[in-house]
Amino acid sequence: MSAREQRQVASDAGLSKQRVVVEAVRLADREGVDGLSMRRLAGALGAGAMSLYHYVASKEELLDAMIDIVFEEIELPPEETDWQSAMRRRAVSARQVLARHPWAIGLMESRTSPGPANLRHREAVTACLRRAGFPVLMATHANWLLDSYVYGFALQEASLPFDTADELADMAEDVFLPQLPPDEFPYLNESAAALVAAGYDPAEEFIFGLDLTAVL
Amino acid sequence: MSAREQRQVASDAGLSKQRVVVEAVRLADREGVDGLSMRRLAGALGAGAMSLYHYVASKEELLDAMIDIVFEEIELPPEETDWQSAMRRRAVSARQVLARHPWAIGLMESRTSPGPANLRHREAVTACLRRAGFPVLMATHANWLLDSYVYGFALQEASLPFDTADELADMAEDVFLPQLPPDEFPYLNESAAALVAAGYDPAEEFIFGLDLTAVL
DNA sequence: ATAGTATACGTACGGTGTACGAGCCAGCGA
DNA sequence: TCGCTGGCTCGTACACCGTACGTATACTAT
Repeated sequence: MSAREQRQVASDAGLSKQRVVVEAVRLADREGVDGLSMRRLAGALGAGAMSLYHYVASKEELLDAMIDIVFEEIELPPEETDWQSAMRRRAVSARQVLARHPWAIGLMESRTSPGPANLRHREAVTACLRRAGFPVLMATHANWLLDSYVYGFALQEASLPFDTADELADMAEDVFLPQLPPDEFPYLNESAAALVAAGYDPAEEFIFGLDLTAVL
Repeated sequence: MSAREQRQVASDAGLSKQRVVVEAVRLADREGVDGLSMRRLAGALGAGAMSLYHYVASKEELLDAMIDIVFEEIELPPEETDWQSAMRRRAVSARQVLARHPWAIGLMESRTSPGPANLRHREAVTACLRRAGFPVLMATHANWLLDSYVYGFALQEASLPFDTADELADMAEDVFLPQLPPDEFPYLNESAAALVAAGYDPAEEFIFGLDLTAVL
């Protein structure tokens, strides 16, 4: 049995850039971006650390490719509907995807050159707006505004220390409120109580803000 | 001359948590968050690496403290004006501060427990909205929406590979356009050209989107 | 003088990204 | 069939990272 066949037993297939990057995304989803090291990634692929460098020039490039995979998962604005619904759909999809890969939003700050999926995405969004009659500069304004909202929302969502309404209730009682003396933070106390009482659903919250964004 | 006095010659003052964190912010501003290591930070302070741990329990805590310093720099909503102007002022200030410390936005994703300045800030904003007559839940909605826009805008701004309109023009010609075949990306080409022609000012762009945010 | 505490740091350990070069092997021209 | 080449894999090594641990010094209170 050759060494290559042994590897295939261990990892189900030969390496490839695709496989490396996909596994990296999976690892980051599971353990966070700090838990993603070349050695651990190689281990997950049943390979030696240095083998990865045949498919990826550096860890930087790997991170870039991971981000581009995330963009690939976001739905493009559908062409068959009016532009408002199209923008909505892709915004909702973007939030879902970014919530699935919370590490991605934190990576974007440091990665300045967009990958191909990112470019395709931007092109599709701009096309949708332009075809709906937006003047060129107005289309870029709308793009900035919508992306700002989506990214910012995802960022806040990622930094929430709870995932469900129940967890929120628990943490509010055990962690937040003890930190918030009512005389110093009366309004935050009030808000926390109201939030716990009303329940909190990020998807709803997202739609609410989206509706208040005047472009749509 | 005592060891302490020698250190003071090298670094102008004894250590303190304040001094450590402030210098860390300065270092991150200058070299990016990846260039911030405990050893380099200690070097900048004229101290040994392990001395820092007397003022900071871990690098994580240092990063938390750095973010809180950033929040400290953001103007609180002024109390003497109407709530719209107050929200605007603090949003504009937040963008400026986050543009000054681009690393901060990328750190927020991973840091889940807000520091004291952050809390004070949120309290002040919520107070402003509540006193203006917002119902409790509406105030948190408005908070989410505005923060989303501000953070998302800052994130996009941080990931721009240029700082001035001139740099934009240069990079568009030398870097972007060659990457964007006009037949594949017609609308992005159009946008790039229009942007270069019109010039680009993030502060203006920010205000434009802020105006379209229906809460205000 | 003595004890205790606050401050500073040297050393060392296990981790990181990755440069370098050696090995393996399929495929191919002779 | 031989030998070579080029793609692929990986072991080793280096510089750097965060930080556990122990120690040295200076200052304060007794």
